Amino acid sequence: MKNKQIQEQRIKGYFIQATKDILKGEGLKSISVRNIADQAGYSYATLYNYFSDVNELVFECVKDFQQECETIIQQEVINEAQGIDRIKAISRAYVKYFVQYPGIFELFFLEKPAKGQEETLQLINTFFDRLCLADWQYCISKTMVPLRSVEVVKQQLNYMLTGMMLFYLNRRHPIDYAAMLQNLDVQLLHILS
Amino acid sequence: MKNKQIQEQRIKGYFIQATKDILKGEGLKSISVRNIADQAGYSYATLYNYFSDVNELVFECVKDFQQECETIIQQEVINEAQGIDRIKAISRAYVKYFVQYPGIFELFFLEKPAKGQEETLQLINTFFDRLCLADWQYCISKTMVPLRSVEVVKQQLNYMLTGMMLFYLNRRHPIDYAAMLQNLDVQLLHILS
DNA sequence: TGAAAATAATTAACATTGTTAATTATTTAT
DNA sequence: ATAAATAATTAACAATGTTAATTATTTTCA
Repeated sequence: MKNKQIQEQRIKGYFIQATKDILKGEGLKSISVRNIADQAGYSYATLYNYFSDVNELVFECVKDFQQECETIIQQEVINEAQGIDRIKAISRAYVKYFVQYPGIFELFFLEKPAKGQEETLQLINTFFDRLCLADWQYCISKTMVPLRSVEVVKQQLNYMLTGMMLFYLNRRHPIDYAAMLQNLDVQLLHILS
Repeated sequence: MKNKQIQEQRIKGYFIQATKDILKGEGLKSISVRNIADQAGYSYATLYNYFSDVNELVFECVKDFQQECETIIQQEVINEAQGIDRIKAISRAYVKYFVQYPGIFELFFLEKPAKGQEETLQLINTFFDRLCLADWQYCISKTMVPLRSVEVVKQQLNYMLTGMMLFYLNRRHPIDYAAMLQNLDVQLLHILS
C-alpha cells in the first residue's frame, strides 16, 4: 500500500520541520521531545512511532540544512571568479551561515551521534569539500596551485574554519563578529596563496 | 577565622577531585551532581554549599588539567630542538593528551559555559599559545621565521589542531588513530615550514 | 562543662528530561 | 455495521539539576 508510506513520510516531515524550526530559532538547547511534538502538533509519544529516538530525528535534519546552506552559498558566490577567489568566498559564506544559526553548527559538529549515524557523519565530514569541489578541480586543471598539496590545503582549510567557528561560537573568542571576520580574511589569505 | 577557609577549600577539593576523576574516566556524559557527590563521599545537596552550580564546579577543573597537560607535554618534548621542531612536538603531545582524555577535550572546547566563566574561557583560549610561547620567541629572536606572519601561523595552528581533534573525537574522521596522527604530521609539516 | 546559636549535611520535593507501557481513538476490512 | 488493525494519547518511570525543609554537628560562651 503506497498511501501508507506517503502519509508516514508526511508526518515524519512535520516532525522534521518542527525540529528544524527549533534548531534555527532557539537552538539545540531547546530541543526536547515535548517541544518538538508541540511544534509539530502531536503528542510527545507519537514521535516514537516515526523515529526510534530524538537523536535520529535531529540528525535527519542535516541533509536539509546542507541543501539550504549550499543554495545560499551558491547564490552568494555566483559573481566570484572561479578558483581560489571563489573558494575564499565560499569559506566566508560558510562561516556566516553557521554563525547566523549556531544551533545548526552544534548539530553538525558538536552533537553526539548515536549508533547508526555513520552515513550522516560522512555527509558532515565531506560537506565543505563538496562545496569547493568544482573550484579545486578548476585550480588543478589550470595548474594554478601545486597539485600535490591540494589535499593538504583542503584539509587545512576545513580544520581551520571549523576550529575558528568553534572558538567564536563556543568560547567567545574573539568577542566581536567583525574581529572574527577580519581574522578569517587574514587566515584565508595566508592559506590560499 | 582561617581554619574555616582551609576546611572549605579542602572540601571543595574533594568535589573537584571527584569531578576530575569522572571526566578522565567515564567522561562528560557521566558527570552529574549525584555522581560527583557519590564519588566525593557527600550527599548531592552538599555540593551546593560549595559551588553555585555544577557548571561552576566542572569549569574549576580546567586549571588543574592545564597544569597536568603542560607538565606532561614539557616532559615529552624536553629533548626536542628549541623552535619549530619543539612546536611540532608540543602540537603532537597536545593532541595525544586530549585524545587520551576525550572528556577533558569536551570540557575545554565543547561544554557550554554559564555566566561568570570569562576567566576560565580566557585560560582555555590562550592555552596552546602559552605552551608554545617560549619556542615562538626563540624563533623570532633567531629570525628563523618571518616575524609578521607569526601571529597568523600561531592562530592557524591552534585552529587546525582544535578542528582536527573535533573531527576525530566527535565525528570519527578519520576512523583510526594512526591515520589521524599521520594526518597531523602532514599538516604540521605544511604549516610550519 | 552544658545549653544556645550557628553552621553543615541530608532528605524531601519539584520541575524537566527521554523513553516505554497501557489505554483510548480512529481507520480499514469484511 | 461490526471486528481487526493501526495510530495517537495519557500514565508512568528513571534520571537530571536545583531549592526548601529538616536533621546533625560544631562552635560559642556563661
